[in-house]
Amino acid sequence: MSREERHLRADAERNRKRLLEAADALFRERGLDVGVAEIADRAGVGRGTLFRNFASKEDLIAAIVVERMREASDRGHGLLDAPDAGEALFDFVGGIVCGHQSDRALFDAVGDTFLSNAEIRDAYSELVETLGALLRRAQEAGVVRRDIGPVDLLMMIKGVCVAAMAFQEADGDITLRALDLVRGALSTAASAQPLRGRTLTVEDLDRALPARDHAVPADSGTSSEPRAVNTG
Amino acid sequence: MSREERHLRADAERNRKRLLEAADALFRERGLDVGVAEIADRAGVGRGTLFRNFASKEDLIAAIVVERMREASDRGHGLLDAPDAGEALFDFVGGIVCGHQSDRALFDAVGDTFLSNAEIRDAYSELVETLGALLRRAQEAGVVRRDIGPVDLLMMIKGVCVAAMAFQEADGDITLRALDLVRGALSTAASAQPLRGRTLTVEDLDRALPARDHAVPADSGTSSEPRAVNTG
DNA sequence: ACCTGAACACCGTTCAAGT
DNA sequence: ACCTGAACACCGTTCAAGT
Repeated sequence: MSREERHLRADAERNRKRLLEAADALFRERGLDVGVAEIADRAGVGRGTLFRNFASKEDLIAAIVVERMREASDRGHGLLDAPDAGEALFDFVGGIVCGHQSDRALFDAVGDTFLSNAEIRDAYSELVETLGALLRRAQEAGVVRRDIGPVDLLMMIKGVCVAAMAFQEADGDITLRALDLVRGALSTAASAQPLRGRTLTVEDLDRALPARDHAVPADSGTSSEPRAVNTG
Repeated sequence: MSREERHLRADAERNRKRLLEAADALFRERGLDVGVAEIADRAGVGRGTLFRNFASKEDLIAAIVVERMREASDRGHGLLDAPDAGEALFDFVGGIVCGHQSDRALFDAVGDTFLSNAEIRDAYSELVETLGALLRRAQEAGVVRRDIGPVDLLMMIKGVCVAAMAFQEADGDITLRALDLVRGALSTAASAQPLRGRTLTVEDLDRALPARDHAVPADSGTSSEPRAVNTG
């Protein structure tokens, strides 16, 4: 029952991969409102196959978003031994923001609703930890104020992504400017006045957003087989 | 032809008002995905009447968003003669953020797509001007860094709204904390390093987001009467 | 064990008929 | 001049039939 190693038939495996590629390409080009019919067509499979692999269109989107988050975490790990702790942190942050700008799927999906998906939450937790490690290094190097945590920073990053997306047509440099504002907000110089509230932990988020996974209806055991296995 | 004083029949006027009220209430309670059928039912009119007053569901949402923006501008004007320029500015900003949190319609609508609506853009321009006046006062009082403009600030506010909406369930104080971070970012102390790029003006935004109003199809002149007049 | 496409449900929008 | 609700179009999802 390990959720990683359930092996599919060869053609099924290939169909799943094709669906992800097709959806990824179409979402990037035209946003999240491309129809499932077109995605299935581009993948060369029937509509039903899409829903056999992903319980809903939302789950398909989630699978792609999880992939992006994992990639971001990996990049973050690679920056942990960079010589300049401050630059490493802001390189990482800049990369996340740029990724959102070129990928509407990732951008559109980062809303409240999607955090209820269990896999996204796992990937998000991982991202918070990675960012926390980079942040701590920058704080120990004395370039970032010490009274903030990774969730505070993600909060501001998310804001920058939204703003940059809205205004990037008006001025391509707007993202750099927004990042500079964040950088200023994080600087030790800005910490003259203390912040209200406290920094949130991953556990806080888990507690606030109860997983809806175990809430399966009682009759679901009667079906011979689960439909959307969501491996990988 | 003045777009304000086209007078409707008494029952039509009343229906329009009822539709706005019904939509407003339902959007607040359950978000923007409530159906038009339910809105029309609650307003006590047929579905067709909704589309006679508003060309599309999106236009109905836009009408409500415009109302909110106008209200915010009015509040801002009222703060222009407050004794403490810094407090006035941050009161105003805090009010905008809180409004977004209690009104999902307003929140959800503040995306790139909606700025293409002509009325929303007018209201937005007005908001930028009001915020600019409050900002200038705070800058002259020496409490806010001088190298930013109202669009920069709106950019950060929008970010705070998104973040606050996402995390408010985890911690009710998160909004206060986010506002403190913005306050820190705007402080003269944070301006040690200069910002890249330049501050955007309303004209920049207008240029970047071409209005789609005059792009009516050629055959639209044949209809005896425009359908959605969108007065008010 | 998996694939397929016709059929279903849902929702925004239109329009012929009514007053 | 405006209202109405049946009808249409579109899209996510399901399922009986196929291999």
